[in-house]
Amino acid sequence: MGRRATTRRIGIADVALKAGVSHATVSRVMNGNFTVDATIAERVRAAATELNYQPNPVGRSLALGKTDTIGIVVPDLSNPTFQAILRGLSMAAAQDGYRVLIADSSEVSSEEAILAGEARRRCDGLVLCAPRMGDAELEELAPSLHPMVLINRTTTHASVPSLMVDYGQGIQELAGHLVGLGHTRLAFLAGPEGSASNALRLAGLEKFKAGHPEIDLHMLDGGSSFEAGHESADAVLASGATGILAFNDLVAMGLLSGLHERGIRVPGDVSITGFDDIPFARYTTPTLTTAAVPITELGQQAWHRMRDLIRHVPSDAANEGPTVFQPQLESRGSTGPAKA
Amino acid sequence: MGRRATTRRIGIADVALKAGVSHATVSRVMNGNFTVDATIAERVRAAATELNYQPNPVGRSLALGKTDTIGIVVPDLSNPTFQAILRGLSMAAAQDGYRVLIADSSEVSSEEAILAGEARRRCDGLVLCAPRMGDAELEELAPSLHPMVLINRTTTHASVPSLMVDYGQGIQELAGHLVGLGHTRLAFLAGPEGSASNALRLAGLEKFKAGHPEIDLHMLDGGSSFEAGHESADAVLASGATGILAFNDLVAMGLLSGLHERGIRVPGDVSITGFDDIPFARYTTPTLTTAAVPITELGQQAWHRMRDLIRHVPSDAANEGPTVFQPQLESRGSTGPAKA
DNA sequence: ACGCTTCGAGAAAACGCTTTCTCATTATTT
DNA sequence: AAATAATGAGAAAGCGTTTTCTCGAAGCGT
Repeated sequence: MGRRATTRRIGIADVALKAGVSHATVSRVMNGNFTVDATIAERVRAAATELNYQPNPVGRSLALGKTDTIGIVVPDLSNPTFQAILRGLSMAAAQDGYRVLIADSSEVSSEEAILAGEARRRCDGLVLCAPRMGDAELEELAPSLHPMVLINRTTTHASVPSLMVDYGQGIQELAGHLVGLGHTRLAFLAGPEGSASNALRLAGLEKFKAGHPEIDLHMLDGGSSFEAGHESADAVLASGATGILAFNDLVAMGLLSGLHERGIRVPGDVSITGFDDIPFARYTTPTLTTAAVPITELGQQAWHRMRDLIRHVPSDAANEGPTVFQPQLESRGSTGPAKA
Repeated sequence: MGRRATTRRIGIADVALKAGVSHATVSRVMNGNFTVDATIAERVRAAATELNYQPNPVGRSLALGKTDTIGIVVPDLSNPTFQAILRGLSMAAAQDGYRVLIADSSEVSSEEAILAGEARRRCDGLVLCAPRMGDAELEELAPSLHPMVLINRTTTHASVPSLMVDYGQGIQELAGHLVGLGHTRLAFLAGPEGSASNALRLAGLEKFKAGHPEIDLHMLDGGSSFEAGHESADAVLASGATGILAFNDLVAMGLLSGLHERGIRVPGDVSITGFDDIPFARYTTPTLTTAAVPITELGQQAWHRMRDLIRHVPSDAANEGPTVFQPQLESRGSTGPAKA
């Protein structure tokens, strides 16, 4: 059993001894149970503050069967999108006295399942951002992870709320925006292979192509990072496209920088759009046209769904189907009329 | 006691029953204790996998007196600096099988102490970023938080490692860089009042002034955010300074954007420096001259110090005094020769 | 074949708390 | 004043593990 050494933290027994009552009574007082006589309660409180007693959360968790902690699995903590989700989640959860435990899967899809399980066992619930996990695996894992909230994924299990961003719609709006400016040769700088949100964008673009047969749309391999955007500058130029749809803001910024180095003018020569509207998007030069996703709010929503799950609130609103966030077009400086 | 309802998670007792042994034996097998007969061990393992048994971490924590989790208190999760520390910490800790619990004090100094205590009790150790907490309070709190690692703070307690960034040195280098470019009228866009790292910068600048009496150095109120930098554009112009030392990269970027809007050329008219070298610093236009702080590495180091504390390694290296990280001048595009 | 050690596994205590059960007091009713 | 109800606090049973204690059953030497 536990570590025997050192000076042992002060526990409920010490307080009980000092106040001349039983542990049970101390517990009752600490938890605001009013069946304790006022004078005794006071004596206990005095002893507690004097000894600076703080209940051990682990013991408490074991007895109560809850940890007041939720876990979140993210694929990459260096990505501003997940940072924002984490922040929204953490702040909202803190409001209700919950803490958050983080697990970064480092974009390794095989880690996602393991981390999710581990985090879930330590917590009262799990928020899962697992863009790489296979559908089948997710489907199979879901029940064992309940209560769980999914971000940008769905399952058939009705008890698993999903928060989705309509990337398909957003990318179509961006493409439409470019076409509206007279661009006829577009290129999409794709995200990571097998990323669920990338697939949504691709689907959106297919739809767009169907509706705009006159538009020339190139598909370029990319990634999700700054560096990816930076490195694809040459490929973008080679494509001859004048309107570039970057996978996200990060990629767009990298591209912006790469083109700047090559003396290409944005939006004079080429127009660029991002996706997400990360905080930096409005401070690049030129400022970045993008599809704004209320991402911090999404994190916050994730907590609210989780809270309802934990409290067994009968999922008032969106019971069936995921909650969908519609990206909003933010027209800024990086897009302009196509060259005549 | 615990929630009685539902289908109860499967525990060690179920495995014991199924394998026809005692819980003790199951525990032994699960923990690789070789005093168990091989055939029995195999039977237990079979039962465990068949039932998909996963030990309850809370029970485990209680018995073992450790949680395999460390906490981190940050003042603002939306600040890239703390995001990077968190990331470095989390990744490094994960390598050793530890998780991290986050607590965001939202820049409220009174919250810092409370959150720190709560987080610490749930975890095996605490990494504390508390730029606002008073020295006296920190000093008093420190022992009760052990094992703890401090970021950008120190205490007199020898058992509390500190990781410090030498902001004083860094800001002097930046100032020297500007002076070397011919600037004689500088301005410092200060950070939040009462921020410890801001105080270090101020001290550095005092030293700088002493060594360069010919230089005119304005002090301007600022903040630590993008917006703060953006809003101080007018104040900067009014100061007449041509070399601006922004509190950090965020502020510098905000200022860059504010000046851009006013048609001021950087570095043609005004030179700007940041601090931290956040990832975006190399992708602004112009790219940002800054003092690079190996911030992710700092998070990583924080874990290593913590690990030594937890394992009772006799603090091999830097026993006395804090570990100091020297910022490195990154000369980029936002600084140039002063106008003739 | 008997006593000695070694091995292996079950019983039980411990970790620190919450909560049910139980029973002694005191207050209320007839 | 006796019977009954209400109150308040201690004893003890969990929560799910790990680990010490203990003891029966082998293994071994003489």
